[in-house]
Amino acid sequence: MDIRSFLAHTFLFHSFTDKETDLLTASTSLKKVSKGEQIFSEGLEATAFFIVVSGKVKIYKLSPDGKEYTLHIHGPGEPVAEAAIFDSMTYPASCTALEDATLVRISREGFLDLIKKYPELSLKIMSGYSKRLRQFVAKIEELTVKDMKSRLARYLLENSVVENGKTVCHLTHSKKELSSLLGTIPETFSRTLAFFKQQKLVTENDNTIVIPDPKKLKLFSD
Amino acid sequence: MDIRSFLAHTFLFHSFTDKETDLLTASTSLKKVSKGEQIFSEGLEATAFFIVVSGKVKIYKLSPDGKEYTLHIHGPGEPVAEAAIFDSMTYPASCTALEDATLVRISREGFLDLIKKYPELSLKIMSGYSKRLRQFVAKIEELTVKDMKSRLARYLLENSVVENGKTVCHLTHSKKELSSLLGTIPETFSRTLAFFKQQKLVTENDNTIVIPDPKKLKLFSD
DNA sequence: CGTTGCGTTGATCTCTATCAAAAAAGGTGG
DNA sequence: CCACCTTTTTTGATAGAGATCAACGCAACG
Repeated sequence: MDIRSFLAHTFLFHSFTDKETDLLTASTSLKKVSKGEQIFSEGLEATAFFIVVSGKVKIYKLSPDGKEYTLHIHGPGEPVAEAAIFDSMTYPASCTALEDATLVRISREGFLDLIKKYPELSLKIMSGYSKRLRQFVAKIEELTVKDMKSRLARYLLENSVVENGKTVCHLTHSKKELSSLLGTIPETFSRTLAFFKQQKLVTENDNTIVIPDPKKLKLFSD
Repeated sequence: MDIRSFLAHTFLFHSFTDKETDLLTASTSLKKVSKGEQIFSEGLEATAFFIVVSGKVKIYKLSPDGKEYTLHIHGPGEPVAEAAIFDSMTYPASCTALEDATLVRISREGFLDLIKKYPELSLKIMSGYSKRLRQFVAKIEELTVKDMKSRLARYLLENSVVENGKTVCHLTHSKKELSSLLGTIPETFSRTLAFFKQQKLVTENDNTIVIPDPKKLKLFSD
């Protein structure tokens, strides 16, 4: 695994230039942990933060009476404990691996030096955060607009292309998976698609949906 | 009210020197709004962000069919829309005052200049981003759990504190607002809470929910 | 062939939004 | 303090969307 190219694709650092990514990579190392292994503990000095490459880690706190509370579970691509680096000196919670995992470790000092030296970097990181937040807002919107017909219509239109004059959507996933992606179950998916077919809004041929009149279908997407 | 001294005590700026605070204050102005008044709207150019001085504001989105759902409620000391000013230039959601409120308005330009000059400031902003991101993840998890009883039970438990031996949840928002935050309408909220009361899982006194047996209530949160 | 998994169709049931209206809680002005 | 009005909260009845349960056709595959 190449740390450099991994970092270049994380949401935090994706807009870094090659040179900036090089500089950042210099402050990193790879950490492999086995299931159950401790990554850091509450109260210890926060000397680094991490980005999960593979596996899953759990952030938890111990209550006074010794019980543990899971705060978060982080998977591939997600930064871990970066808030501790940004605003305090100690880890506010503990972290262990839920499965065998590998992480990129980014040292606090190296990271802070970099930011102080190249203030544009922090703008890029913030922009990354900002985009990520917008994605989440969009996702929340999807979930709150809960009508199946809208969701399916929107999906078909957003994933359609024009091929020799016809608007078509190639279904790249099985219908079972699609149902799940759209937040429903296969039965409901099937019925909704059947409804569109019956209304002559779409026709289906060999896993390809043809949309004769996109504008008409669009009426259903809200 | 003195903007300068208020800013000096906010989370974002409390570690500023007097001189830095002066510079910042130069880019700000005070904005007073009455209950219900619009502060900014989705899609408009993000020319500034705000910090709540007093009152409460709500961040929300309108779905295509005109219904609104609340993303956040912000109170005194909290920054609002600071995420919007780094990338796409437009507000991703709208904001109105829930009560008469006063805000400090900080212009985008002035603030960006300041960040370039004082990189430590960006660390604080990034820390805020990181926390906000977690809130969204939690919110999405909330919404995908589609049963109202689970959502309310989870909310009550997550916002409860132990006071002289009793687990209680102080409702800090009106029930109408709470409904919106939980992704439902007041009627359903009221009924669900009534159900919990009838099952003796909770009692209510003056906007405070008492949870006699948190474990029992927890059974409903999944 | 039988088995297994996917996709479709049908019947039913649960949850919750909607519509309607009453009750409770806050103001506001006299 | 009271009458009046507005807003919030609660309760009731209804309807619609979608999940659930069940069954069947169909293709892939050993």
